[in-house]
Parts: sequence; structure tokens; C-alpha cells
Amino acid sequence: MSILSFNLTRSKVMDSKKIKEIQKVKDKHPDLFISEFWHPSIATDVALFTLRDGKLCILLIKRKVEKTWALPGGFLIKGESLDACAKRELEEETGVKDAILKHFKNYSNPRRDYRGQIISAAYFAIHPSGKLRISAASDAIDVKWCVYDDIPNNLAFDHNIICKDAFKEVQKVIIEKPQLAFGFLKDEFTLTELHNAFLSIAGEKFRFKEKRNFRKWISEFDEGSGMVKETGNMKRGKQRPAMMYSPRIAADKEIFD
Amino acid sequence: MSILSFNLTRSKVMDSKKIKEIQKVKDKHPDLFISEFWHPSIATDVALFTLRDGKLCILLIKRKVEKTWALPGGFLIKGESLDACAKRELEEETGVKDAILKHFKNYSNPRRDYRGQIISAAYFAIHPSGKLRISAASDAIDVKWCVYDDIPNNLAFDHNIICKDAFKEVQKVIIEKPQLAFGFLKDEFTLTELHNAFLSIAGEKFRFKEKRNFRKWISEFDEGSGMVKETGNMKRGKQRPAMMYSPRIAADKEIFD
DNA sequence: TTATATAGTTTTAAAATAACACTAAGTAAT
DNA sequence: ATTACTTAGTGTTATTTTAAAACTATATAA
Repeated sequence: MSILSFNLTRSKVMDSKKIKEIQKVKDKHPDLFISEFWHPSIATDVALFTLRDGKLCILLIKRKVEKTWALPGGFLIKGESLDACAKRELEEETGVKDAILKHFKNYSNPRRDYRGQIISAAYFAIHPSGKLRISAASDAIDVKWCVYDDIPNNLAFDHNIICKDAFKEVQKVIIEKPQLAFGFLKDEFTLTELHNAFLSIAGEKFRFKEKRNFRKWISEFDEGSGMVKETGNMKRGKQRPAMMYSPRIAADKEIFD
Repeated sequence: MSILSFNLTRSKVMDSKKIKEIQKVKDKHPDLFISEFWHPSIATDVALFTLRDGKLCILLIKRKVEKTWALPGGFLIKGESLDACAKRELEEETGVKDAILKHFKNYSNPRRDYRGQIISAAYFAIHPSGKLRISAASDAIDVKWCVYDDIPNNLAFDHNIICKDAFKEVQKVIIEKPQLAFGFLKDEFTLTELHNAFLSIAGEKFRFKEKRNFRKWISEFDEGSGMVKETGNMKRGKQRPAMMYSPRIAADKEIFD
């Protein structure tokens, strides 16, 4: 199969200079060009959520090429699973290694990306804001936390839709698997902080809007043994100190079976 | 170690040196990356469920090459979305055009298919058994309905796992969105048939095991307007005739938002 | 006519949820 | 030191939802 026939997968016609360039890269990296038949590209996109000052925020990067804000993400590497790809992309762009990360939907409209047919396996991720050390990655010229309600409506590709779907998914999952809330918090937290996490994410959809009902539910969770345990430490601020807690049930990936 | 020596069979994520090397090539030839670099193959697999004599059954095909039973499915065609691919494959193999069809998980272990790195977007599908006209498709030498509990444990690739996951997903969805049960039934049905559908699929997980509680729930569903409506017809058998009903809420794809 | 099989109905007990108001322990200001 | 203020923390009751239980009705078959 000649290199020219790869053009069939592209809308633009290449000039001879470009063809030479391709040939060079192909010669140098033959195993990256093993494909004989047409395949789509496949990438992962990650909607990373956190809470900052009680507000739900999402991580956005500014794309080098299009100069528009977008979700972090990137292409699958040979020999890699999709989960590993999402984890790697997240690590590369944010330094986050231990986020809760879960696939929730594929986006495969053949015209969703102007560069060609690129299937996106979309993930949501959750991390406490304190631990983040965001570093602009190679294919990004800027990175920022964006309050969820203030997401610009012109994100790259279909990323506005992905953001909305990801948020809906997080709302759904936090109600089905409340342990997910720990993902937003640090190792130790007060019950008020935990309650606020539920209210910030699920809002009206969360059953226990009242402090007392919430605390009762938390303490009776999982056959009465409780969802959290006291750490013995107190959080001291300008008012009455609050008991601090840590999860009794792990918040990591096992909550997804 | 160069990119060239990267081994396809290794499951581990590339180390940072390799990633940097690849990134360099990507940076140097950004527009080549999409269509020219290595891509995985992508396919859809469909777990098609139905009820036969009150028993949950799944459609299996016998693969021409490996001579093993497997789920129907196939490769994505250029310009096609994943949903369209799953729908097409299902139509080609079973003649079913109007099944409920939903993606639930990706399978992307790089060694899941001996032929190479093939990502599978797995779907579950639901259809009443009466309407099926199964026809052996091009890459299958046999097709059959298999009682779910009797699935052979040596299905092709990771299809045993996909079957289990699909079943768990159907159980979960039928409880969250009870309209899914209509997918197993014909246009008209009795309340006993509807009840049996819930019990056959969700079993112990279904809340309304008792006839009277089930009927109350059905009639009060959706703000008291009821989940079904009488058609005026009666089902006549060897015993007392039963009123027939049809869905008041559509069972089609809209139930998935 | 009688036996049998499935259709169809109502009430009560138990459990889960929702609604409700006050006391406790710290800080900041006077 | 007293007072005002802010957040932490706790029990009880009404309401709603769910679970569990027995009997009558209508057809066919023998």
C-alpha cells in the first residue's frame, strides 16, 4: 500500500514536499505505520472536576493550534488501554496521579473533529483541589480552573457537550455511590465539608438537604457502621472547632465494581 | 531504547522517555499524526437479550475462523458513528431494526484479541423474541439463542466477560428506567407478562416481587398516571382472560436522555 | 358440575424519609 | 469580663414509601 493512498482518509490533497516528509517519518518509525486498512483515530478526553471555595470547577486547557479552550486529552498510544491513556494524559497535564477516573461515554460523530474521524472515549475525573499542581502540557499553551457555571460556550470540538454530560454523570454517580464525594475532599474533613460537597455537586437531587438528616444517614451508612470514622483531630477556625473524619469506605476506583 | 523497539505485546504504559520521544515526533509533524500514525482497530460488540418462555436468552454467533461462539459485532466503517455501527451489525446479523441499543462499556486491553489491538465498544440490545428472524451473517457460520445461564465458558476473546457485564448493566438499567422492560415485550401484553419480565431480568433486585404491590406501582407510576394503558383487548388462554396493555411511556432510545 | 389454573383486588405493619428547634463551643468586639 | 456572633452538634415526630398478607372472579377441561 503506497503512502498516497493514505490521502484517501484526508480531505486535503498533499503536495510532494509533504509526501516526502511523511515518507521520512514513516521510514524512521515504521511500526507507527503498520495500518493497512483505514482506522479511525481514538483519543480520550478528561473532564476533571474539583471543588474550590465550595464551587464546582473544571480543568480547561488552551489548545496550541486552535487557540480555544478545551478539555485535556490525547491520542491512544500503541499497547495502551483506554483507561491507561486517560490516566497518562491527566498525569501529563496536571501532575495528578491518584484521581478517581471513569469512562462514561463515547463521542463518535464522524464530523465532530475537523481534523478527521476521531473517536473520543470521555472520562470524568475527580480530585481535591488542594493537591493539584497544574503544569501546562506540550499541546497546551495555558491551563486553568474554570467555575463550572462560567464555562465559555465555544470550547473546542464537542467539548461543551462533553462537559455537560460529564457533570450529569458525576451527579448521577455521587447519588448512587456516595463514596465518590470523598474524591473532592482531602484525607481529613469535617462533616460540614462533606455535606457541602454533596450539595455543591448534586444540589436539589441530593436527598439529605438538612444537616441532621444528613448526619444520621452518614452515621448509619453501610449497615450502621458508618461511612466515615473520627480521626481524633479537630479543625480549628474562628468558631467552634469541628471533629475531623476520614473515609471508612475507600473512595478509589473499586467503587465502580 | 527507541520508539522502534517498543513492543506491541507489552502491556505496561510507556516510560516517560519514550513518551517524550513520541511527543517530539508529534510536535514536529502535528498534522501527520491524525491519519498517518498507528491507530488501533475499533469494533462494536452487541449483547442482544430477549425473553423466551420466560427465560433470559442472548444471541450468539459461531465464528467462521475460530469456530467458537461469540457475540455478534464488527468493525467500524469509515464515516460511521459507533451507534450506527452497532445498529448496522445487529441488522446484518439478525434482521432486527428497532431494538433498544445502548453502549455500556469499552474493552481496550491491548491483548484482548489475538489479531491485534482492537478496541471494542460494547452495546447491550433488547428485543421481543417473537419478531426475530435470525439469519447467519457473512462472518458467522451459525447463529443461536442461548439461555443466559447456559452460555458456554469459552466464548471468543473476552466475550464471556462482556456478556456478564452486559447482563449486570441491563439489570441496573431496568431498575433505574423500568420502561426498558417494554423492550422485551410485544406491543400488547398482560400485566403478568410485564411482571415476569421484571422478575426474569432483575430477580431478587426487583422491589416488587408480589403481584399486588407490582400492580399498584405500575398504576401509580409517573405521578399517578400509570406506566401502561389498557388496549381494550383481552388475552384468552385456557384460564381466565387477562386485560391487555400497551406502554403509556415509550420504551425507545429516549429513555436514555 | 366440578376441578383447576390464572386474573384481579385492599388493608395493615414496618421502614425510610422529611420536617422540625434548640444547646454547645469557640472567636471578636466592646 | 461581658456580650454578640458564628458554626458545631444533637432527638423526636409526622409523613411517605414499601413489604407482606388472603380471598374472590372468570375462564377451560374433565
